[in-house]
Amino acid sequence: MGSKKKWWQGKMKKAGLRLTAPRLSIIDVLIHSDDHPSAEEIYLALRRQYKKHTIGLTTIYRTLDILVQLGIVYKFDFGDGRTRYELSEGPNGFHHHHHLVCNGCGHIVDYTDFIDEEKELLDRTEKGLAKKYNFSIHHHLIQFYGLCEHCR
Amino acid sequence: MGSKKKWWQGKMKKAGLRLTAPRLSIIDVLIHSDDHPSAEEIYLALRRQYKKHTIGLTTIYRTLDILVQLGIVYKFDFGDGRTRYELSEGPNGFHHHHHLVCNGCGHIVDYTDFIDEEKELLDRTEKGLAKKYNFSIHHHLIQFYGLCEHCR
DNA sequence: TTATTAGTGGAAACCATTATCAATTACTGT
DNA sequence: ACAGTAATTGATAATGGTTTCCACTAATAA
Repeated sequence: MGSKKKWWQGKMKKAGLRLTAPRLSIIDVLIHSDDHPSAEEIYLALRRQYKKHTIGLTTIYRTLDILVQLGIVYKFDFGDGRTRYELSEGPNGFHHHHHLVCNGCGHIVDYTDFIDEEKELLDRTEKGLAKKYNFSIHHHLIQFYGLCEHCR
Repeated sequence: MGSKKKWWQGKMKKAGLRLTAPRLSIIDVLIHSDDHPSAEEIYLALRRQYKKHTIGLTTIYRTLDILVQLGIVYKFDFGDGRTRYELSEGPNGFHHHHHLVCNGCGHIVDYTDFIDEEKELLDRTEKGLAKKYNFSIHHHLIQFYGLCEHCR
C-alpha cells in the first residue's frame, strides 16, 4: 500500500486550513452519501453518528463554504428552497455527472449518459466563451427539468 | 397588421387565469428588462412606474410562480441569495441563451454563441434521457461559472 | 344587478442562512 | 511534551428572502 492520501487533504493543507475533526466528518458524510444533502441533512447525519458531541450547524455551513471555494464540493439549487451539496470527485477519482430534476416530486437522477459528448462540446464552448468574454471559467452546471413517470 | 396577440396571453387564458392589471404589468417589466430581475427589483420598478397604486410584493411572488408554471418565465439561481427571473421568449419570438456567471462580482453574461451546437446536442441528450429515465423533459439549464476580467 | 369566484396586498410568520463572540482546539517552535 | 498563538468552533441571536393569512376588491357568470 503506497501512501494513498485523500485527495482533498492536500487541497486543504495547501490553502492553510486545519484538518479538524468536524471538517473531516463533514467530508465523510458527503463521501458516504449517494445523493445531494442539504446543510441540515448533513447536520442530522452527524448527530446520528456522534451522539455525544454535536457539530454545530454554523460549522457545517462554514465548512461547506470553504469546500466549495476550494472546488472540493459543488453547490446546487434544485428549486426546493435549500442549497444542496455534493463532492466534486468520488473518494477515489473523478465521476462527473449531470442532473435530471423532476418538478413534481423533486426526485433527482444523476446521469452519466452522454457525458462524454457533452464534455467535448462543453470544453469547446468553455474555451470560446473564455476568450470572447475574457473570463476564466472554473466549472459548469447542466440540469434538465421535467416530470418523472409518477408525476407525469 | 394581423391580430398579433401577445403570445403569453393565450397561455394564461387557456389556463383559466385572468389577465389582470398587476399580472400584465409584471410581464411588462420583464419585457422591458434586459437582465434578470429579482422579485424585489420588479416590485421597485413597478413602484417607480405607478406612483399611486403599488403592486404588493406578495402579488409579485405569486404571479411569478404562476408564470414559471406556465413556462412563460424562467427562474434562475445565480448564487446571490435571491431568485431571478426572465421571460422564456422575447416579446416577438424566441431568443434562447445561456448564462456565464462571475463568482467574483456576480456579473452575468447572456451568451448566444455556440447555442446552435449546444442545442443540437441538448436535443439529442434530452431525447435519450427522456427515454431511458422515463421523464418528460420541459427545459434545461446551462451555466458556466468563473471570474470576469476585473475579478481575475 | 346580484351572486360567485378569482385575485390582491398589508402584516405577520417562516425558515434557511449568516453574524456575533466567548470558549476551545490544532499547529508552531521551543 | 509544553506553552503560545492564531484558527476554529458552536450556541444564540439576527437577517432577509419568501410564504401564509385573511379581509377586501375586482372580474366574470347568471
